[in-house]
Amino acid sequence: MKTATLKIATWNVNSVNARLPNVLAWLGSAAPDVVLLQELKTTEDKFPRMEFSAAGYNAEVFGQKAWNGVAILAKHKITGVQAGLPGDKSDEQARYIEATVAGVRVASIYLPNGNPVESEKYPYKLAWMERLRAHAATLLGAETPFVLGGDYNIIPEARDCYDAKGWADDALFRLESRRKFRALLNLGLTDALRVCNDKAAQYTFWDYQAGAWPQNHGLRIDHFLLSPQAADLLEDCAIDSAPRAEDKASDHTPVVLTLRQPTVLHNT
DNA sequence: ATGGTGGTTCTACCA
Repeated sequence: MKTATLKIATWNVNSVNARLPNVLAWLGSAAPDVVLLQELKTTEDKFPRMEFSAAGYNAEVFGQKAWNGVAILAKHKITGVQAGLPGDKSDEQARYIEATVAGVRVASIYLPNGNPVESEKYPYKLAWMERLRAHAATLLGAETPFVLGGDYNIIPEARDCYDAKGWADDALFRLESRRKFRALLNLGLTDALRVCNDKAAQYTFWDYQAGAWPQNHGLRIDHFLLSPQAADLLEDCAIDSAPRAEDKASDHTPVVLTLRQPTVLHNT
């Protein structure tokens, strides 16, 4: 008997409206059950809800004019939606949405970039990461499967960057930033890609500039972090780089996580 | 190469 699986994708689309044909085409071929979107660059009222509905997906959206914006698409019912990362009521940036789908708590994360490091953006990034750590610690208390997926704007290790020396002082790769990411792992979360693929140069982002894509000058900055209960369900995690080669591509490409369906306890 | 590209919005800002 084949075990039922849940296929969850994360994709920073760099404007959901500009990218709609690419996203719909990929949904049709890859057929994920759940999709975590980042960088919608639009408000909820301008989100292409009808088009996703026609493709078979429900949507929960936390949008913002021009920048940021995150969403959760799912073929299943989406419940218990929480928009915004707890810990700072003054934070107006739409970078976090969390909900329950098919028995799994999922979050779509658009972690701040943090550059330039001399600006107020860098301490905002570090503080946001501390809030994420605190919230993940709270979620762990439930001892249930959860998946934190998205654009973390963090290069975890040198092998995740085409030019580690050149990126040493960037907000995506500074030791201080990576220590904050390491703190998430130290809670007991699992970087799903690295369970399934130990090779260097497994990239999820290639800049539009300077021929980064044709030269494979990429970064691995889009990640799935799993709770122990979700890690126990892990079947596969892989980067699908094909969408990056398409016309009008996002600068990020999807990462796809496959979990065995959580066991539903019932009387026999 | 103090460049390069692309999205939002309309003049820079963000990545």
